[in-house]
Amino acid sequence: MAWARRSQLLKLRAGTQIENPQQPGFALVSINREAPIPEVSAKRQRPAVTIREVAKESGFASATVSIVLNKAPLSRYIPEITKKRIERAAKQLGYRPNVFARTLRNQRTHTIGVMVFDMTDPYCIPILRGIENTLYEASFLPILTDVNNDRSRFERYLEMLLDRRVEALIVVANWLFVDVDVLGDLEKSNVPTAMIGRELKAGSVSSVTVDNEFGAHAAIEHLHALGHRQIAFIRGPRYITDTAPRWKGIRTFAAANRLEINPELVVDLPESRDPLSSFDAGFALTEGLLRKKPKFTALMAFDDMTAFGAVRALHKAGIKVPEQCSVVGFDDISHSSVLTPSLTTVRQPMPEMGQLAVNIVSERLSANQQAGKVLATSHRKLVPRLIVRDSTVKVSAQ
Amino acid sequence: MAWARRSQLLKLRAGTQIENPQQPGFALVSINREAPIPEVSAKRQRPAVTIREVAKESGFASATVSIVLNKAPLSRYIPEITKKRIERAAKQLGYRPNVFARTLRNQRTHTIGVMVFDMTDPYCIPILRGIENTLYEASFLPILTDVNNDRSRFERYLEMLLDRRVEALIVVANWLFVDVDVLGDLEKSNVPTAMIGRELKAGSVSSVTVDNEFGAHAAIEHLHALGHRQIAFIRGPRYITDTAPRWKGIRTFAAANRLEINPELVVDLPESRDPLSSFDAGFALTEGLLRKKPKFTALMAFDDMTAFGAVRALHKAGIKVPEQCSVVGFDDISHSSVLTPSLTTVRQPMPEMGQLAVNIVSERLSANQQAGKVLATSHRKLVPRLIVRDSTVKVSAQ
DNA sequence: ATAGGCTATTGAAACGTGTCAATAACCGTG
DNA sequence: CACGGTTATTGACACGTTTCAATAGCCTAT
Repeated sequence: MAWARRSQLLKLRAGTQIENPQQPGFALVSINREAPIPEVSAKRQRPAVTIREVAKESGFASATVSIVLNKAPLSRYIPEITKKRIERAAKQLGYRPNVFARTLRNQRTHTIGVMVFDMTDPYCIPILRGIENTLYEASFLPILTDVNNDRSRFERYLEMLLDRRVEALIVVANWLFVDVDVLGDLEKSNVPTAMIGRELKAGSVSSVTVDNEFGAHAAIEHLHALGHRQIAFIRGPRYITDTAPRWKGIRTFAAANRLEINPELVVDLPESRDPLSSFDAGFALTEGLLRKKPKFTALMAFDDMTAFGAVRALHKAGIKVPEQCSVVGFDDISHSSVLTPSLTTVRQPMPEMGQLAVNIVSERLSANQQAGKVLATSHRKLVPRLIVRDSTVKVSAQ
Repeated sequence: MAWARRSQLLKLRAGTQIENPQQPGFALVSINREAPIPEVSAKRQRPAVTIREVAKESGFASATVSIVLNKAPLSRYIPEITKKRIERAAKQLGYRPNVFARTLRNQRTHTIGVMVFDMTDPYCIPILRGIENTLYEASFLPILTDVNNDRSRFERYLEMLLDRRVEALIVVANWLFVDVDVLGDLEKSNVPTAMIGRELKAGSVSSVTVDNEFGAHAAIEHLHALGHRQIAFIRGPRYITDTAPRWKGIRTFAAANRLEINPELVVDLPESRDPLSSFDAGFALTEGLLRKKPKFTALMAFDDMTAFGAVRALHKAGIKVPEQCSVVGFDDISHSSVLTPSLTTVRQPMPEMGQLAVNIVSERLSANQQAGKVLATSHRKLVPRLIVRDSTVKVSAQ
C-alpha cells in the first residue's frame, strides 16, 4: 500500500483577539453588541475529505472510487459488494467531491448565468422564481446579476459569467433600452442563450416572449364588450419592442369592430430607462388627457405601472374608478391584485416564461453534448390571459 | 514565431423561424420536462487560451507570467520591460485565467451565497439589490437561491452552496417560520454568515435588523399627533420576531401619552408561511373589526400587505380612506407609493440592510485572511423612517 | 493451445493554476 | 577570491478530479 501520507499539518490560528470595529461613517445608527460566546476556538476549514481518503478507507484505488461514485460506464464491471463497500466508506467519511477539481477535469459547471436588466422591476420577480424553480429540479445553480440598466455593467458581468464557465445564459430583458452592441456581445460567447421579453430577429439568441398583440386584443375586446366606445390609450415608448404589437392588436380589433379611435386620446410614454418611471408618466399623461375636450369612459394603459399612475390622476381629478372610468393595465404584476380597486389587466405568464427559457437552453445544452447536433434558435411566444378585476365595469353603470 | 493559430471556426446556427406552439386558452404551454442533462464529456467549447500559451508567446516561463499578472510579491524583482512584454502577450491572446484551476490552487472563489426564504415577497427585492450592488463593487458574484420557504430545500441549497465553496453566506429571512434546526445547519458550516431580518441570539451568525420598536413608535406617534384616539391594530403573527417589538413600541408610546388601547380593537394575523397571505388576512380581520361596536378612526397594520387588505375591506364597507379612516403600514414596499391613496408607512432601509450585511461578512472574510484575528458576531439594527403619504390625515377632517 | 472476450481493478496522465525552492548572474565587501 | 545579498527567472509540484490504457485472471470458442 504505502501511501505517502501527507502530514496535513494545518496551522491553527490563535483566535484570542476579539475586535469590534464600529463602522463610524455609516449614516444610520447602529448597535453593535458583542456575542455572548466569543469564538475563540480554532474554526479553521476542516480540510475537506478527498477521494483518496475514501480510497484508502475502502481499500480500493481512487480510480475505482471515482467510477463507482459517479456510476461511470465502467462501473458495470464492478461487483455489487465493492460498490457497497466504497459507498459506505464515502458516506462514513462524509465525502463531498470538490466541485472545482471536477470542473477542471471535465467541463461541466452545473451553473447558468442569469442577467436581469433591472431587478426592481416587479415584472421580473415571478420570472426569476420560475427560472429558479426549474433550475432547482435540474440541479443547476444560478448566478444572478442585476445589470441596473447600465451598459458597462452588462459587459463586466458578462465577462465574469463567462469566466465562471456558465453553461448557459438567460437574459431577462425587461424594459431594455435598445442597444445593438449588446447583441454582439452575446453572440460572440458561444454559450446557449435565451432572452426573455425581447426577441432578437437575427443571431443565435433564442427568445421567450408574450403574444402582445393577442393580449392587447383581448383587453380592448373586454372594454368593448362592456360598452365602452370612448377609450383613451397610453401607448408604450417607441423603442420598446412590446409597444408596436400591442398597438397593432388594438388597431386590428378596432378595425374589425368599427370602433373609432380618437387620435386625441392616444398618447405615448416617453423614453426612460427606469421601469418605475412609468407611474409618474402615466399620471402626467392622464392629467393631460383629462384637460382635452373629448371625454372617455375607459383608459387602457401600456402596463400596470402606467395604469396605477392613471388611477392616481383620475382620483385627483375627482373621477371615480371604475364607476366613472374603467382602467386596464398589462402584465399583472403583484401590485395589481392588492390595489383598491383591483386592476383588470393582461397577465403575462411570467413563471412559465422563466421555466421555458430554462428548458430551451438546457435543450441546447444536451444537444451540444452529442456532437454534431445543433439546434436552431427557437423563438417561443406564450399566450397571455385577461384577468378581469374591479377596475373595469359596464359603461351603462356610469 | 510559428504559432499554430487555431482557426476559431464556430458554427453559426441556422436561424430559421421555429414553430409557435400556441396552446389556445391558457398560457401554460406544454413544456417538455426533460430529465437532467446526460453527462457526456465531449463539449464543444473553444479551447481557452492558457497561461502556458502566454508564456510561450512572451518568451518567459509560465511561473513568471503568473507572478506578473497577479502582481505577486515576487514581481518586484521583475523589470518593467518584462512585465510589459508579458502583459502585452496576455492581452493580445485574450488570456483569461481559469477560475476553477485558480480556485483549486488557492482557496478563493470570490463567490458568496445568498439564500432568500421567499423571493416573491416584495420586501426582499430592494434588499437583494443592495446586496448585488455592494458585491459588484467588491468584484464578488452572488449565487442566489430561493428557498421557497421549504425546509428541505434550504438544506439542499445550503449543501450546494457549501460545495461551491462560497466564501460567505447571506440569508434574507423575511417572513421566516421559525425553525431551530436551521440555525444548527448554519453554524456547522464555518462560513461567515449574516442574516437579514431576523436575529439569532446565540451562535456565530451575525444579523442586520431594523429597529421595529422605534418604527412602530414613530407610526403611532404620527397617528396620535393627527388627533386619532380610537385606533385599531392588526398585529403580526406571534412566531414572527418582528411582532413583539413593534407592539412594544406601541405600548410604550400609549403608556407615555395616556393613549388608551381598546383590546377589542387589537387582532392578530394568523400563522402562515406565505407573505402574500397577509393581504387576505388583513382584509378578513378588518371586516371583523368593522363588525364590532367600538368605532375607530385609524388602523395600524403589521405590514404594508396587511394594510392593503385593510384598505380593501374599508372600501368595501363604504368607508373612505383616509377621510373616514387613516391607515398606516410597515415596510414601504414598492406597492405603497403607487397605491391610491398612497400609503403612509414605516420604511425599512432595505438596500442599506443588504449593503450592511455584505460589509459585515466581508469584514469577517478579511479578518479570517489575517491569521489570529477573529471577529465577534455583530448584530446591527438600522433605524427605519416614517414616510407620510396620503392614507393618513387629521382626525378633525373626518 | 492460442486467441479473444469478459470481469475487476488500477497507475498514470491530464485539467490550468500559484508557489516555492532553486538557479544563475551580477555586484560589492571583506 | 570566497562570501553573501540582490535581481531575474524557472522547473517542478500540488490542488482533487476523471479518464484512459493497461494488467491480470478467467472463461469460451476456434
